[in-house]
Amino acid sequence: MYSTPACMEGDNNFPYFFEASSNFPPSLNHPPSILEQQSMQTPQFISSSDHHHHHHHQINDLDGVLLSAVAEGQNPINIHEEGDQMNIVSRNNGKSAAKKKKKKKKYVPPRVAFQTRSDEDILDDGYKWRKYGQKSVKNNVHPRSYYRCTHHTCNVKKQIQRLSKDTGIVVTTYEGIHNHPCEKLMETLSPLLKQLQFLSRF
DNA sequence: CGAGTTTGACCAGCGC
DNA sequence: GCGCTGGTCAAACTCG
Repeated sequence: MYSTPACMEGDNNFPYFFEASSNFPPSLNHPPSILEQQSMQTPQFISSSDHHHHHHHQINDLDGVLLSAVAEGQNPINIHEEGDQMNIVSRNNGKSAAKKKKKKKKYVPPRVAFQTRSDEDILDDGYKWRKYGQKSVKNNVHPRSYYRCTHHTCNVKKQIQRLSKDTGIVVTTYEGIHNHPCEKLMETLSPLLKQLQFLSRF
């Protein structure tokens, strides 16, 4: 089994980091660039040993902007963050030789987590979500909320939770990749596309 | 009525 | 096995 490294103890330490700008995660107020969307869908992996040399740093203190982000990688990891952080336990993509082939690990889609300082728990990322559960977690006064993407064929999930230490910070964890376009994005884009279609007749 | 939320029950994984 | 914990289900409920 994998234990929590000493560097992960204490609050606000994320096991893995990837490049993120101040307008990540995507919201309607801060739409993501294509590059950011790509990094969100296929998060860059940084080995846990690299993490020792990374320090959690606040990117911005303003309301509703990203503070930090974490992407879950290919290696099995085990995080226990005393209720402030989502637990990711033994996520193994089958590459580990140490694992017995007997036990089939069920597929766990990639996860991306980020912290934002916001008064709003649910930040508008353009997708429609249906809440399907709420749990109180250990060592955190704030409950954790579970959402699923409402699109029929899409089973992307996300969890939302506030830090117990810093109530102003919301941790959002996405699990999976949307298999459909963002409706609100299309909504705003369609007039433009129509105009382009019209112009392309000439 | 339809869509989304609330909330306790249920279940699976893990450690002892 | 047993208890704890976190994730999900689903019936009841709310709201437009």
